[in-house]
Amino acid sequence: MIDQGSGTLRELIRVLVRNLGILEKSDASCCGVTITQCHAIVEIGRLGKVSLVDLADLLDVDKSTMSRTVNNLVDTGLALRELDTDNRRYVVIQLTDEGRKVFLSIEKSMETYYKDIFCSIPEEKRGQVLESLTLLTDAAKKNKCVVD
Amino acid sequence: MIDQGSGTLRELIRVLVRNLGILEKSDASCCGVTITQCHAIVEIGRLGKVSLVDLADLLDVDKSTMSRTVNNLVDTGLALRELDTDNRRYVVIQLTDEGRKVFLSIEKSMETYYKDIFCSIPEEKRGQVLESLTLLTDAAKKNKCVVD
DNA sequence: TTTTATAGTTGCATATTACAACTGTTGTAT
DNA sequence: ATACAACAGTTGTAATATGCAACTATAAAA
Repeated sequence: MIDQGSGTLRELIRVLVRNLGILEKSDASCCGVTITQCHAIVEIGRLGKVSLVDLADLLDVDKSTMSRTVNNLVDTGLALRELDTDNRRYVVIQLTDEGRKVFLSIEKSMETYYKDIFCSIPEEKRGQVLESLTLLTDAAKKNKCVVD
Repeated sequence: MIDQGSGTLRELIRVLVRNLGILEKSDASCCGVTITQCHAIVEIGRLGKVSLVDLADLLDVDKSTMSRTVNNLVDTGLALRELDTDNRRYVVIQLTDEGRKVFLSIEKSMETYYKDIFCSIPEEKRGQVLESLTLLTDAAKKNKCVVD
């Protein structure tokens, strides 16, 4: 039955997301930063330099929220905010040395965590799991949740 | 390479969780309730009756937070809070008729959404996707993220 | 019967968030 | 060339969410 399958899908995703949510909390609490800050650090760290609206778009928050989050990072010495000399409407946001340390620490623990997870999956199933996640993501992109 | 596989795994989950996060927002915004309230409604609706700490445990929030969230639901006429006559330390939380309507509306839109997703997955891959999510959840349960 | 454990609420402080109004900068059109 | 529109970013304001600690009340254990 399709119904049964989609119900199972929903439950599996529920449980998975809950687990990952908990992971997210413990992950952020490690380095003395909030979850929001943690996300921002990872994005900035990956990009090197980024503007405020781009960062806001990436994290799917309002630019005002982003502006304040960056404030926090700057105040705690983890990020740098400078005016873009080429286009003075923009700011250039990047990590400080201290911020890069936190970034690398987060990346490292995430890497270890996912490596452990990956190794816990039976070897012959690993390819299938990756393929399935891709299929799922593609399917999710095709369907927007319509609410009335 | 194992490294490459686990890196891919991490990215796939990142994207998937982001998509689902967006879904969650739009889902909650439909019925005039916040995301937190939405989660609470679904849990209460599924259980029928539930105590405050049980609900707090399920949603992984502090009991004080839960208490206030229930307050909101009671104030907006979606939930009922009564003293448990058997054990007067407990409260019995359940949905009102109005709350049940909202619950069913959420359930319905979620059901439709996941059915659509499920149908977007090639038929011969559906079983594999479900199995993979189970494998992934099991693997995630075995590994707690250790932070230093 | 006294002590301990548990369920729940409230005070307090803080974080997160969006919207709207604002400043300043760049690009466009007449 | 100048006026206007579009865009990046900040700040005021308000709502929501959140956890910790202190508190009350109830039940269980000693």
